[in-house]
Amino acid sequence: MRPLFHPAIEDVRPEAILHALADPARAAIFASITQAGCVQACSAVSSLGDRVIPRSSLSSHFKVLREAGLIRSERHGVEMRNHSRCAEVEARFPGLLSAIMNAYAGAKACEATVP
Amino acid sequence: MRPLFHPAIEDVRPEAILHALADPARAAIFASITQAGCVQACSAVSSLGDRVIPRSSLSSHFKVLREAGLIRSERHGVEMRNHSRCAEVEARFPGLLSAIMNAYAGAKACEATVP
DNA sequence: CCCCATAGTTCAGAAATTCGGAACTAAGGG
DNA sequence: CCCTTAGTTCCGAATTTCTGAACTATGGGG
Repeated sequence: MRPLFHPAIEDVRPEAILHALADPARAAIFASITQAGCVQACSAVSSLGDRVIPRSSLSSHFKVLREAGLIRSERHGVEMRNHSRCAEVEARFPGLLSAIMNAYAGAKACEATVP
Repeated sequence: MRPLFHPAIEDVRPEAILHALADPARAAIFASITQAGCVQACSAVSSLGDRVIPRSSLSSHFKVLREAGLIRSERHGVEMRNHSRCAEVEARFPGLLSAIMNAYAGAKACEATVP
């Protein structure tokens, strides 16, 4: 099992962040990690809404988020702890993450009125 | 040639916008259209930096931007006029587009110092 | 120490996307 | 008409994503 790679904050690319968050599943995972005080086990998000996500897919979603520079993952015993890097990303790209998360929240609220 | 489809602003999805702008080429095209007073022919962006973009790829890039709700395209004689829908998108997802464009601008400025 | 359970990763083939060249359509001259 | 310009469509190749199955790693009994 190769060690986890985390890009330095100055190596983080906007296109990688956009690509990572362009998938609603990954955006939801990231939102969950960020809101839940920065720690969330991988298995804690095994399902998302009504959709069940296979473990291999979940693993690659976390990998995409990690390599985009959005989260930091560390093995802690048998489980993984994921921390949001939102403060770092905010410093490098001001307003980006909050605008994206607000956009998703807004769209969700909007479609909830007309299901 | 089927007529061009433009989503209503309330049907615009955040994931579509992020996906569209996650490609640096499309982001550059969108920035160009937005900055150039909202009108830009398709062929005006036939190359981007040092990279030459084939016309079929350019056409599909415009299609992605159009269907994401980022631009409005209308045939005008032999050429196409593309208008940025940034005002509409800004109203629906406040701060999103400016944060994204700033992120790209910031990353570009940063890498220009160490080429 | 060995075995089991849990948590996650890796691999490989299938499915879906994207890329790009060639042929095509549309509009405006001459 | 025919030519040129501007862009679209088609389709096969290349790339990426998805996911089930097998694998690795860690901790806890017995």
